[in-house]
Order: sequence, then structure tokens, then C-alpha cells
Amino acid sequence: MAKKQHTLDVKDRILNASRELFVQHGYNGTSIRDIATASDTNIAHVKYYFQSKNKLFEQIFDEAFDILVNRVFSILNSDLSFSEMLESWINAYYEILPEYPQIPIFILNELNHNSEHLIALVKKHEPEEIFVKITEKLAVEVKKGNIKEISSIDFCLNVISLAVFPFILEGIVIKVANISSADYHAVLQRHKKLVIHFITAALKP
Amino acid sequence: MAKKQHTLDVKDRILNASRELFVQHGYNGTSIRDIATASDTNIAHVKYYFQSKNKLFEQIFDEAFDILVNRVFSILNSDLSFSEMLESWINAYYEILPEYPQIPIFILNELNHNSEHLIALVKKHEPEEIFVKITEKLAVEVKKGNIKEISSIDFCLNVISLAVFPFILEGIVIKVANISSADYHAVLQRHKKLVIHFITAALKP
DNA sequence: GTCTATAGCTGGATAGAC
DNA sequence: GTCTATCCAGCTATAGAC
Repeated sequence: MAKKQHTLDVKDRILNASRELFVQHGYNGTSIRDIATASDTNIAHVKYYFQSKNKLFEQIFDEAFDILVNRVFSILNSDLSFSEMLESWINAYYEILPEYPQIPIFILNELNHNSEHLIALVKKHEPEEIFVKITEKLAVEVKKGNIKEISSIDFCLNVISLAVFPFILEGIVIKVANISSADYHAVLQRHKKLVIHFITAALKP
Repeated sequence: MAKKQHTLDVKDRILNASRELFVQHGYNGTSIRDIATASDTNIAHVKYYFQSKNKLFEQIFDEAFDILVNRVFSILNSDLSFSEMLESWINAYYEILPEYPQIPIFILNELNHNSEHLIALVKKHEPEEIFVKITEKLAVEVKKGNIKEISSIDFCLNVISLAVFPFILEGIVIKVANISSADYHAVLQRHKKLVIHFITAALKP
């Protein structure tokens, strides 16, 4: 009947194609025509379902940001002990990011290019709540004498840097060192344990 | 005589304007027209001095990458002791990056978008040599029993992550937390000492 | 070296037939 | 809902006058 058989309907095909293209090539590097071609639809379809390139992009960006903070959010809202929380937090990144390795650089880059517009989307997820949660947990742990005194901004910067940045470096490392993505991910899985141990050792009073 | 007085000649005005625009908005987000307008020249000037948008971009990218690795390179080639080297290395980032805070995200993003083409420029700077140098210095230090055993890839990932990533987060942090860039840089200067201490403590045998 | 004009193409958006 | 045709603004690149 139809010229081509698709398992997904038009709207989902457009979402899948645009997710891949936007994350890979950025907002400016992706045209509606590219999206229409990749999803085997046409420009009018994209316009019909998403009104404009901008609206479609916002939806993709929102999803991507959600992937990055949602799980972390639930970990920090749970009743885990401090050391369990720290380990779960880092483990979360090392489970999410191998599946979506391009998301951090995508988010950071688009925020740098288009800040005024996208920052509202970021704030909607209330990332400051995460920060408040961590500050509380840290204060308790310092008071108990379990860890050295450290400001929550310093602590968060270190944890996020150590856990997230290696994934951002993937592209450059595998090309310069001429190794496969799988090899690099194997290195990172080993690296994860070191990161947890690294932070624990550095926080010891 | 001329309609407008400029302290720099045409070529330098184009370089300055394109540096700012490319680093800020990326390759795809910058047009030759933007560059011509910002440098108070015209499209023909840009073409005359740099042949194409691509050639001009490569020059800017090359410069930016050089800023990021040149100083680090000379530190690792010097005869500093291991602990001096580590401190100088991190200090180097904290001196370079406040002046060029956008460069890391610019480099990483363009490499992700346009890898095949730019990776040759990166390799020209021989970043692997840095890695070899560090591996040697680490091995000596481990043998002496001054630090715990650690692979050089793990070590490099940790140092670079801790030192560079906070600068990449600047854009999102100052907007979400509603603080000024100067305030954030003050936080980072404090943070620098903690990073050095953090790594030293974690490496203690 | 400088600058205008323009070719040739690709971008997002829209109108309107079916 | 689907799809074609088309508008017009933007882009890089080039030719050629001065």
C-alpha cells in the first residue's frame, strides 16, 4: 500500500531523526531539510507536527537535559547515606553517558550559543534544588567528622568534572589515540572506580 | 583621508573579529558577512586575505588549540620535579582560561562536529608527546614510592577534568545561579588550590 | 588592495491542492 | 494528514572595475 513500510509513525520518525541530527551537528548545523530526509518525511510534515525548527529543537533539548538530570535528581532525593549517594551519583553518569555520550557537549554547547533562550528550559528542571540537597548532606557529614570540610560548590565541581568530562573528551581521545569507542568506554569503566576512590580518599579527614 | 580611522590594518581587524565570532558562535553560527561587518571591512576583503571561510576558520582554530597546549607543553618539557610539574600544569590552566574561557568548549565542539577535517590540525601539535612525557614522569614517581600506582590515562583524565571542566561550566553556572562572571572566577581561583590539594591527597601512597 | 555587483545555492516558512 | 510548489532572505564564492 504505502511506498515504504515504517514501524513508527511520522511524528516519532521526525523526533528520532532530529534528535540524532541536532545532538550530532547542533542547531545551526542541522536543517529542516536534513531532518525531513533522514526521517523519510518532508518539510511540511515537520512543520505540521512541530510548527518551527525552533520548537522542535526545544523539545529535543528539553529531553536531553532531562536525561542528564532526572536520575541524578532522584538519587539525591532518596534516603541514601552520603557515601552511597556519592557512589550512586557517579555510577548514574557512568550508566547514562555511555548510552548518550554526546549529550553533555550538546547541552553545554547550545547553552553557550543560545543562552538567553534555553536557560529558561534549564531552570524549569530546578537544578538549584540538587545543589541545595547536596549542601545539606555535606553539612551533616562534615559535622559528623566523616569528611573534611569542603564547600558544596567545590565538591559539586569536582564530582561532576571527574565523572562527566571524560565522556566529553571521548571524541578527541579516540581520534588522536586511534582507538575505538568501545576501547575508550572500557577504559572509562575502569576509570569510574578510580574516580569514586579518588574522591573518597581526598575527602578523608 | 579614510572614512574611518583604524589602529589595525584590514587583515588584523578580520582576524580579531573572526576569532571572537567563531569562538562565540561556532563555525556554522558565523557568516562571512558577520565577520565583514564586525571588522568594518567587506566580504571581498575577507576573501582576498583568507581565500575562504574554511581557511580563515582553520587559522583561528589552530591558534586557539595552540593557546591551550603550548604552555602545558613547555611545562612538561621542563626539568621540574613531579609535584612542581603538577602544580604548574594546573596553574597554567587557571592562568590561561580566565583570559580565554570559551576556548575549551569551542575546541571540543568543533572537533565533535567536524572531526575528520580538524583532527589533522590537532595531531600537528603532537599532543601524544605530552602524554608520553607524563607517563615517564609518573613511572619514575611511582618507582620512588612517592605516589600511588596509577595509569597515566587515569591520571591525565583526572587532572584535565578537574582543571578544565569548571571553566566549561561557567556559562551554565553563572546563568542558573545568577552570579557574575567575575564572581565565578573568584570561586575558581579558590577552587584551584583545592584541586591541587585534592589530587595530591588522592595520590598519597 | 579595495569594493560593487551578482551568480548560484540553500535556508526556513507558507499557501493551497488533494 | 499529506505533499508539491514556491517565496524570499540568507549564504559562499567569483568576476571585474577602479
